[in-house]
Amino acid sequence: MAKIKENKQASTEEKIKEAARKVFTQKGYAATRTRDIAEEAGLNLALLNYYFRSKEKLFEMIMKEKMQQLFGVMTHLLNDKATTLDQKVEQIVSNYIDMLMQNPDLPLFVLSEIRNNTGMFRQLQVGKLIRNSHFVKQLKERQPGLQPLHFIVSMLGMVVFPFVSKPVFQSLEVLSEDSFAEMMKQRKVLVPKWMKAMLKVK
Amino acid sequence: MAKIKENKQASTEEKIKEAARKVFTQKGYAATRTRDIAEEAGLNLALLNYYFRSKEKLFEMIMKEKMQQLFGVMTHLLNDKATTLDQKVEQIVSNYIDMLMQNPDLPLFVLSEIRNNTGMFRQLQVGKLIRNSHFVKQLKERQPGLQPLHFIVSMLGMVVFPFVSKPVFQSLEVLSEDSFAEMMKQRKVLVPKWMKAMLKVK
DNA sequence: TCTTAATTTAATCATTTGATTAAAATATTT
DNA sequence: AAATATTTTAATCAAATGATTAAATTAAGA
Repeated sequence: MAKIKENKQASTEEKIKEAARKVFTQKGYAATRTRDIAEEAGLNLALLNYYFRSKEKLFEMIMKEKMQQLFGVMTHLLNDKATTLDQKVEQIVSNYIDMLMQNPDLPLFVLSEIRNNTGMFRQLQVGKLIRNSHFVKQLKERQPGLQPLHFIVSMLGMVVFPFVSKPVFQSLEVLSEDSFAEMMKQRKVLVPKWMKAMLKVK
Repeated sequence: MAKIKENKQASTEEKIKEAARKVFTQKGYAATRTRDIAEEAGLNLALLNYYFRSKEKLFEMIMKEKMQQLFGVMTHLLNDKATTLDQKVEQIVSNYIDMLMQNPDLPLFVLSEIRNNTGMFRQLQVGKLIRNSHFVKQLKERQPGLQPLHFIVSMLGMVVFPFVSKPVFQSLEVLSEDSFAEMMKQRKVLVPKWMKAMLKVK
């Protein structure tokens, strides 16, 4: 019996997954053809169904990865007992921007796909994790009058929305690729300052 | 020759358009089947190709409508010489939230579709309109150190991102439908205050 | 009421697309 | 090198899907 060639198998399997990541995140599930993925990977179509049972199975695997990527940035920072609220904000903002600069299609991909499949997130325990987090506790102390969700949505919006809306502003010719990178670099400093100022309001 | 029955024609055509609006904005172009639209409209499939030449033509019509809807809220307010900067922010935020409460799927729809078709916005002269706006002029006076785009992206992010991310937060069970409506009502007041505070930073 | 034009439908086509299969090629073990 | 298992491919299938067509139905005007 021939041993499974771990190297080559991993390489081929990884080629498919990498191609799937690229095509799925760029075009979304419905607009993606399994043939697109095969071509992107430089492989024949049948291989996708040999390695993965179906388009859907392949998609689910990529989706899990991407959701992990999207939430992983934040989850452990939220419960760091050693940092102040302001430090947490700085770290979350900075980490998110770094990660999203490497994965600019990630937010729109996840946000688009979840709209058709709300159940996808159920398994994740991120909701509970957020509600019970040290971060939320600190927020309530600092500004008892403000619902934590308002603050979280605003913070994430300031970080994520630029990536989601980038194609629009580029089409409107008010934003180039270079100036986008520069803008996001500035936002690492600006957003934490702004969030501090917002917490002082009223 | 029978006169065209304006009433019935308009009614049927409008039924198709209304169904197309609903299905396209909910599921996106690629995931939408022309049969879905026909069924939603309570009509036979062939009628879609009788009234509109193709799925794509029908989509383009809806898309133009939706882009108009998305930008129309803002464009005239930007150049109102009679209002202060703070008043403009209040009005834009308030109008956007009202409009989006009626069309919650609108932002994700437009943002998703433009990623595959950047050319779609080229025709719109919104970019120039923004750059030359009274609003931008007022921003530069108030805070010469801050790029107007930073401010605009933040303001729109605070308003639009909640709608885009609503399915995520609902899945995470940190947000119900009712509390979302309440949250957006509060945001009409909060966001302008926050934007004022942000302009004072540094 | 009869004729004519507009409207609607059922049936069908051609293409796309996800998936399978059987054979060929490649690699591994002995 | 021979035998065996794994990997890859070309060819093909069945279902889904956008679109068309020709016939049936409905409405309007004379």
